[in-house]
Amino acid sequence: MRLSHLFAPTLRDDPSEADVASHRLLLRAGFVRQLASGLYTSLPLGVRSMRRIENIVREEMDASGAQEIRMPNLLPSEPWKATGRWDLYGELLFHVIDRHEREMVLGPTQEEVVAPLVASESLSYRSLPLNLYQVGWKYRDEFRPRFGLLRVRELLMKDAYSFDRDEEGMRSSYDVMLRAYRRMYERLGISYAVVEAEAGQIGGGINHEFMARADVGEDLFVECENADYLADVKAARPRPPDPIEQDDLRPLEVLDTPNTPTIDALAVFLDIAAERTLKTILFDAGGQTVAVLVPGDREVAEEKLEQLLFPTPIRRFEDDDFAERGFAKGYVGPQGMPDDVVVIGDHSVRAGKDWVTGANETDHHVVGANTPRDFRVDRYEDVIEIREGDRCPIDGGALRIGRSIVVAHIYQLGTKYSAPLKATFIDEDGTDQLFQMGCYGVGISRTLAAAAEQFHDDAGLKWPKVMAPFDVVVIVANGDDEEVTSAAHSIYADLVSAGLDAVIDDRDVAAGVKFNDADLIGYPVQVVVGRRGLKLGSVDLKLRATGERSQASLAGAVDAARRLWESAP
RNA sequence: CGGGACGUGGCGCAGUUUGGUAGCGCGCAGCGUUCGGGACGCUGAGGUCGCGGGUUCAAAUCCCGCCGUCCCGACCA
Repeated sequence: MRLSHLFAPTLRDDPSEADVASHRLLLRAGFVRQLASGLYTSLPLGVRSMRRIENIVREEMDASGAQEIRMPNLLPSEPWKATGRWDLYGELLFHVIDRHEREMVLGPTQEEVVAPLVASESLSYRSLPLNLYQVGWKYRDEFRPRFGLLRVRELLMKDAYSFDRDEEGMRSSYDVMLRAYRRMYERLGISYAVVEAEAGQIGGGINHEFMARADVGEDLFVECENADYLADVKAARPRPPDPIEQDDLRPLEVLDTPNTPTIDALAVFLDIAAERTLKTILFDAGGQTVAVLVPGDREVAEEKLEQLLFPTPIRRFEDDDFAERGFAKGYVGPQGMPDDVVVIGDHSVRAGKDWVTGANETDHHVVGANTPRDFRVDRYEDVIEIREGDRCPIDGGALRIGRSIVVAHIYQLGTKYSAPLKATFIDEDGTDQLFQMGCYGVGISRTLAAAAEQFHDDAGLKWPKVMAPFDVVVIVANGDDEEVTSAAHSIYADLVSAGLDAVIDDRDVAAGVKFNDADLIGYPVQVVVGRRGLKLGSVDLKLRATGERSQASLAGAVDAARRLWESAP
């Protein structure tokens, strides 16, 4: 490829709309252009890099026994209503109306396509397990697209779906995918972590996220200072603090605390630390009232509570609920909870005593609330939102919170989709059985952006070689010199023959521009052919990753470039 | 959806306060000189100043409405 004819317009200045590094550099280096908020056109360089990622993903999928298919993106709405995701996704789902006034959706993921597809073939248990995947566009009407390619409305994703006879089979298919995904990200060279995660709108049980570390990441994960523990903040379970002896207790005493419906106001009014107070958060769980107790400086992790009470849906009390069920909003305490209220205490509640908490009467709190003397706790669970400094569940070390970009997510789905969609196979005994499903997604475009976040410097991108748009660039340093030009073209041709994906910068611009663009675009290896070197019969080479420069003879240029490329990260 | 900022040739910006013939740098085209880390000179092309209304003799500039882009947030006992 000749750079003089490649559609790769580089920008000298940072585009004004780009804030984060990956966005800025992918625009500047000519990989993408923006069409509208959250929508990008991939230019030739972008297509090349993404295709390389795709191909690694395909190789690992194929090697794992998965089979590539291609599904439509414009989808009928009925299956989405059947699975409940029409409502669950809500505004996130792009809706389309066809000329016959039929409601369609643009697929945000394709369980609703692949499950009916497989179901319609009356498969025998003998043909399982089955794993089908595709690489395609996904549509999500994001609340706020941002950070360039990191959160977009149209994204390139590899999505795979496994179908098994039973749970054991599903788990085994899941493990195969987990291993394939690890190999993918090892090969891609991205610094990543696999964490236990929360299921979100895809749902199901066990699931893992592949997180690429990045300062701009929207997703938080926790990491222990010394043990090998990683988890999504929403799923992380800290080691509970040690319970303390519940003795030497002070008596329960009611205090006048006017206008203190919040912990902050209460702490200020009484001049005490927020952690001395006990919060009682009320939920409705299918008609049942659930009271959750956490120290005043902590928050309830609703996802954890949801999981705890699954499949009963939970909902935090709204204003009306307090009045209807006889609670004093802002002054709720656990004392004298009616028997039909389930009281769940976070483990951390056992590490405190003589609590300051609501008196169940407006403008009043109590001090010296203790269990079981003054209130009961039906069960102790982990229902707290994690915080920096909480203790690691493995070795008790301090947990710290890091930012990351979720680049892949895999799920065990069970029958969550096969049941509502009646996706069955014929079992050994001739009966119809529901598939046990798993689903496995890789954000291709996001992986590219995450890599750009991890691999760049002031001069530009520094791609790992497996996802660089080209392996090597041949820079013609003196375009006016016939000898230089012909030597460069000859080296370029030999590089191509040697199997390297090469590009020659034959543009009629100053050498400095070529050097800067080469650094900006991030070709792993640069070969510079110029008058200065040719006089000595040599060419110069540069490894972008390290900036390390070397020389080679004209005759040895191709071999040297090849070796340098092989040594590149 | 709430808050904030911005919208002027392809890119980055000035001009708006105080209305009076639309500018600068880069890029682009032509010619010449240059030629190993973003060269120089000369010439030139390219803009309904986001869109629509209004005020005015006159609007990029003032007023009203809309659209778009980016950033922050959407939460509590």
